[in-house]
Amino acid sequence: MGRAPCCDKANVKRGPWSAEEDSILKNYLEQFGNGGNWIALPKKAGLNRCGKSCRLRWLNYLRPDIKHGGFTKEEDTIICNLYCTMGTHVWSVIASQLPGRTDNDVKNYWNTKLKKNVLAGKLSDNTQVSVSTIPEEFGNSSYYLSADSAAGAFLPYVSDINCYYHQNHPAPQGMIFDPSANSNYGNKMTSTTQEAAAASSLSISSSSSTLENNYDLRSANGNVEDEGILLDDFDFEYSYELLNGFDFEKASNEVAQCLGG
DNA sequence: AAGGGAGGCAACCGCGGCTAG
DNA sequence: CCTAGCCGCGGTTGCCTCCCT
Repeated sequence: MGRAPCCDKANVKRGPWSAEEDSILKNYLEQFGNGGNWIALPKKAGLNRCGKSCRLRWLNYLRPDIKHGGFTKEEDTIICNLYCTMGTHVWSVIASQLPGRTDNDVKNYWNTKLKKNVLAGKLSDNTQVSVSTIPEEFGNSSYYLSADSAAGAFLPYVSDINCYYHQNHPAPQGMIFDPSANSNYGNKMTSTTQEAAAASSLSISSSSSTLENNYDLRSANGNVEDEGILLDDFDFEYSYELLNGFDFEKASNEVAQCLGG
């Protein structure tokens, strides 16, 4: 036996909301709230709509704190970060990190714009990414990818496709992995992920453990010399050509597969 | 100027989780 | 414990607008 419908679909209005309906719903909710029952609300408010439709209209459009209009680069960065560390099933968590944005907004924005930009490698106008071998004194055959802070949108993309690192691989000699560093990009990511996970009652998945591979490069006096993601050859499944030339096309294809594209 | 395609976004659908009875 | 009903969510659809040919 299937679930009983929440309303009589044949006898409720569907499709776009009129200004009058918006006004009725907004006025009612501002005055009385939803009373903990969306299903009963339309009848009380005098609307010939499904309760779920009322809820959606309010949450996605009528709420006073909703932010309409284009997304900022900072918002792009947050969406990319969280999407690539937590995946597709947490739009609401991602939206919770963006004041005034709804899960529907974020989802639409990702599906129509951001995802294409990511796949095209067009993440940020001023993204500067370089790959170099780590100086020998820091360890052999390891690669260090650095990016400026404006390239935040790029970093999770990298960590997403390179999710094969050995979690317990020690930092190379001469490098100090400092998980308590305030300015550590990796820590910012970890913190955000933890908060998001806590907000959604999710446990942090194993994929987020790749964040442990974000390193600060520190000199002996403890100053941060650089920060980025350590790419180790131990469990790395991509060729060194990819790293040295950073083959965006190939990487994009990998991500496209990951995204089911 | 007109038609077709693409993009953007609001809205709907249906499922899983939760909870009250 | 079981069931029914509601809520919240992600996936999907369909309409409207804009742009290109």
